[in-house]
Amino acid sequence: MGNCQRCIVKELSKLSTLTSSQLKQVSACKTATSFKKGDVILKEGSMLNGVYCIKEGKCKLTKLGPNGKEQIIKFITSGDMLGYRAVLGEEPVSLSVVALEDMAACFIPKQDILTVFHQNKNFSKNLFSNVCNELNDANTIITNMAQKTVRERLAEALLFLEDTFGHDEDGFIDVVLSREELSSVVGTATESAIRLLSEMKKDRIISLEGKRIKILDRAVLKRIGFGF
Amino acid sequence: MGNCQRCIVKELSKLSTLTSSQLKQVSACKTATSFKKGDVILKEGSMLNGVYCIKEGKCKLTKLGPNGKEQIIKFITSGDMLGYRAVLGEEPVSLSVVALEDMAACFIPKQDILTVFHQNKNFSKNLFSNVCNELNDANTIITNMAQKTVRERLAEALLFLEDTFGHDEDGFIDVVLSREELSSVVGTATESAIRLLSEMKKDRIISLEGKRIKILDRAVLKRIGFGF
DNA sequence: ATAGACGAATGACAAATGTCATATTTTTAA
DNA sequence: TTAAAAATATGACATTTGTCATTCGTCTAT
Repeated sequence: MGNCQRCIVKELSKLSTLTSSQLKQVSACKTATSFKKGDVILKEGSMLNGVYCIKEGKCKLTKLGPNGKEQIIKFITSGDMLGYRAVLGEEPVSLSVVALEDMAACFIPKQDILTVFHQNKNFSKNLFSNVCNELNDANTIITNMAQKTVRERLAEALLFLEDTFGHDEDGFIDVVLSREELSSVVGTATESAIRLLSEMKKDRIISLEGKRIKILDRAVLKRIGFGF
Repeated sequence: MGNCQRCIVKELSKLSTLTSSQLKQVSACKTATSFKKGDVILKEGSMLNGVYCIKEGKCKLTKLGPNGKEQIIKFITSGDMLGYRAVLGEEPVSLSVVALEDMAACFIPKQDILTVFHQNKNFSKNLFSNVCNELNDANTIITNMAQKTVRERLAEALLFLEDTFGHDEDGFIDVVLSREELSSVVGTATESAIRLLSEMKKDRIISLEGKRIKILDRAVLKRIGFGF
């Protein structure tokens, strides 16, 4: 089994405030887990008795919409911690988490993470500011959803995805999303997203190869998405 | 000058975890302030050296959109605390706050609220869970913005406003918003909101009298807004 | 290898929404 | 009080976006 001192300190930039002995403690009680692409790691509404630290892989955080349609709220990758809000607040999980590819994670039981939370002020402070940042992000998304067109949001989403996941060796955005998932990020009908992608392809702003998307003209995309 | 023991305990349901002596301490250093309708209490991006506790009045929390258009994110009334995220995180204020009517508030300097925050675990815990709730609300709004039609969101907004502010003696929703503000809540063009209001009036779902809105048929409105 | 299933793409169309112009009403300020 | 300004309301229209139907392509399981 791995060692948190190496893993967490190296990877959890924002959550790397544990002391050496705390790390050892957490390391001792964690359980390494893996998930396959498509696995539901957390389910909206369920209770949780520990948190997950993501070592490897990408996942989407989703919320069920009014008509049972999933809304993608956020993406998570290596270094992030999942489920701490539910554990600390003793509340049901607020978002489902689904693996977008095979993943490696560590499960840390509730008791142990709570202990660290109460012992280490920096750790709790970090979690607090993490939630605050998420809230700021969410407010920005609300504003964009309310005020931008689908086309603008799609352009922004593509830039965001590239920014978040980088590109593979061929220059394609390094995350595989179905058109349906992409349209859920943007907040539009699947056909609309497809149509706009085709247009952008025709205009040589992006190129498409199966599900993979490559940004060809970043400047134009920025102009569409941000107006400059 | 007022007394926090009476004011906070009575009004700040969620923030009423201070001990008697802490209340006295806070009480001693607070400053009573008042705002006129339209006053900007906090400005997005500015720094803050203390928090406000709202004693009386309603305000809107807004964010500047991509084209300089204001987006209403949230409303606040008596009992809520403003600015604590900025103060605790030592960050710029993330949302502007504007008085919707004349208001009474208390200003508590940074130092003093920080002291309480560090002394009183329940207080800090409450603030944490408050941010978590706001985040959950925000995620719900994102989902609705992405998946509901303008008509559905308007219906929902009217029910929300009545739920939040109650009604006056004549049965009208007890908050005065311009059509522009209402459309900002809904996330649509002002004309669209006006048109839909007119339709709902024609269908006898609501009645309009100047800016004031009365819900006539709650059941239909719920069906429109929530699908049942 | 092939049928079946699923996702992607596209056309055709309808519906929703935004924009602009203008009239009407209300509010504000001199 | 009255003129000007602002907000509300409405019509006309363009554009965006969603829905449904269909085709095409790819993946998968047998």
